[in-house]
Amino acid sequence: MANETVEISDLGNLRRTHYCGQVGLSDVGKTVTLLGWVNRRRDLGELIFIDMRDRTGLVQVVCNRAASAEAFRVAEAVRSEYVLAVIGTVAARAEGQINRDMATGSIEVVAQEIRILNTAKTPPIYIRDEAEQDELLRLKYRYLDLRRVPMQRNLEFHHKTSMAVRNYLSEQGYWEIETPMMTRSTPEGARDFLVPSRLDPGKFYALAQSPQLFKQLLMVGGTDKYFQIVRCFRDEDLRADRQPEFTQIDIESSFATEETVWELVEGLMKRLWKDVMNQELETPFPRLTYDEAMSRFGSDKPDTRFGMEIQDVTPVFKNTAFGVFRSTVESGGTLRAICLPGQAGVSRHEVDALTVRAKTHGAKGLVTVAYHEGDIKSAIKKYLTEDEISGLKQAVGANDGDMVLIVADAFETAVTVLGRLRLEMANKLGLIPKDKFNFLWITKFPLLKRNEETGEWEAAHHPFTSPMAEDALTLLRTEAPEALPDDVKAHIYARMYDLVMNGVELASGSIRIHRRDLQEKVFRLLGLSNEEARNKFGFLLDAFEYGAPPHGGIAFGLDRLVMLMAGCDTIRDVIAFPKTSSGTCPLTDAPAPVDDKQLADLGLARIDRK
RNA sequence: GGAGGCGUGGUGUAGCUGGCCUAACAUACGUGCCUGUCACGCACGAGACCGUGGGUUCGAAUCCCAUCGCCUCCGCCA
Repeated sequence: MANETVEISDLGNLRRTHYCGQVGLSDVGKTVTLLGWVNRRRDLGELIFIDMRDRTGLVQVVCNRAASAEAFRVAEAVRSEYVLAVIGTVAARAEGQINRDMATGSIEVVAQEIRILNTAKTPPIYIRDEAEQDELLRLKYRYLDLRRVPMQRNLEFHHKTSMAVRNYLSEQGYWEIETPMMTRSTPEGARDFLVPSRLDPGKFYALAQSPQLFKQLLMVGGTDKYFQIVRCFRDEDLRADRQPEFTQIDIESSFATEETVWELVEGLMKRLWKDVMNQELETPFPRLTYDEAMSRFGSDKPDTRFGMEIQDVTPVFKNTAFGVFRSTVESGGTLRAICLPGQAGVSRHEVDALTVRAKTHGAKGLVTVAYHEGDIKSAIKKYLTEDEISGLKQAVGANDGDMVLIVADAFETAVTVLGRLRLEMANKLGLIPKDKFNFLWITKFPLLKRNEETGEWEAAHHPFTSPMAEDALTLLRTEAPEALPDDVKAHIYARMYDLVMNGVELASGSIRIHRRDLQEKVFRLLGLSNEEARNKFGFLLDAFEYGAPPHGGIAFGLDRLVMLMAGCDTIRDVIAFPKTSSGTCPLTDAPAPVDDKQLADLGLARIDRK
């Protein structure tokens, strides 16, 4: 409880001479002025210690009557989290009094004068402990949470990363240029946050999901090399690593090729790791095509910190007596497997649990084969020949004591199910080294992917991604791209690339389309008629007719990058004021209702949804 | 939209196979004592209608139903 009788002083013209964490042995004898918070107070009666904190750390202040009776009197009233100005002299601590766990533990500040600049109620969260706190409370009292050491560290990390990005890209000739946050809603992509127009009631701006179109127009505008650290907005459900507003490092360059973008980004990562993490990164990063990533890892963002790769075991079972395997292959499916090291001994119960996991991921079932003391344990043992048993063992590189998981299904399902089990099991078995940063490029994505719900073909990345050169030629020659058969559409590849680290998509980019004719063909491929395309993207198509240079770029999720660098489990820990997973802000209570007057000004009326 | 986990003094937890709970422990907080502490120590004290609503029961923190909030995952996120 704040003590109402405590006398609060003015800062006056006091200036800080030192930050708490930066007072050292070289300052002994000096008079210093410290400004900060009370981390902890230890009252020994006629001797009071105050650990004072600012964003640099802690320093011990000693108060006794001999040094200053007045300062001692004030120190008796001081409590945790009070804001203080302390004027004192730096003294070296006697040998037995040195605290080696404290950065400033070899000195202390003897208080000559203490001013209480403000009092504080007992905080609802522990500020000085690093222990986990209830996150809802942390968000409600974010201004207190931010005083904690880990949060200060994360914010500093975020700042240093932004600065390194700006310095590096500026040195490489990139200009930071701002683009509108309020723009027009575009049909593709995520749900938009809408902003009603007061001057033109009934019409809406959309908060930009990314500066994609504007940065392409900047290229047409001759700015050549552009970047921006920019807030983006997407109205979709949240996750530990997803917020409705988040920050991108957006980069675009004229006359870019894949190689020039990759080189730039590798240099950027090298710089970040050096400046922020103080580590050397090996470049260039490994590259993997999308198809290869899918078949080896069952994911377009593989975690390569550990093995357990997916193997094709279809050949092993080409003459199988097991009906499910046989019918799967006959209907065009495939048999894929991963090997769980040392898991042959797991219980029946755990095998059942694995099967349940496989089914929730979309598999029809899961076959396990445990290699145990020269024999095998498997529900399909009676169907297996000696050749199949040893062939499987060899194909997946299993040893005695290992357990093999097999999924029989269409390629896509088989590999994604195993890809997920691979991650889950590696996590569970502790096979993922936590100190590694494994970067890799995923390249040559399909241009289109089928929407499972509507059955329609959509852009895998966005509609402005250039197809590979040969596919572009084919498209330009095709009168009606929308009428191409599905198997042709599925095999059009894009000049697109993702930067992946430790199983997380860090950045995504592409070489863009810069010709009106090709862009129109791709729009039609996506089911947009020429008229619809003109209606929605006419300004872009027009721009392409006035000498648009070839161009391409990439965009990073900055918060996600900082999260990984700082070793955090959630993006919320590196954002000063994040939202909860239901999109609310417990601190400000946003979103909140508005007055009818405000709605009327905007030409809006409330309707009940139930 | 779906699945799972959690919700008990300021905070973190225990209790949750119903009665011993008039709710325990730690910490924080308040008061007092203490001149070398640094997670200071010691003593005393205040502080919770157990997320909310309903039900079962002689009796509910505990069992059931509903609901709200937070977290994680799936869907979704060009």
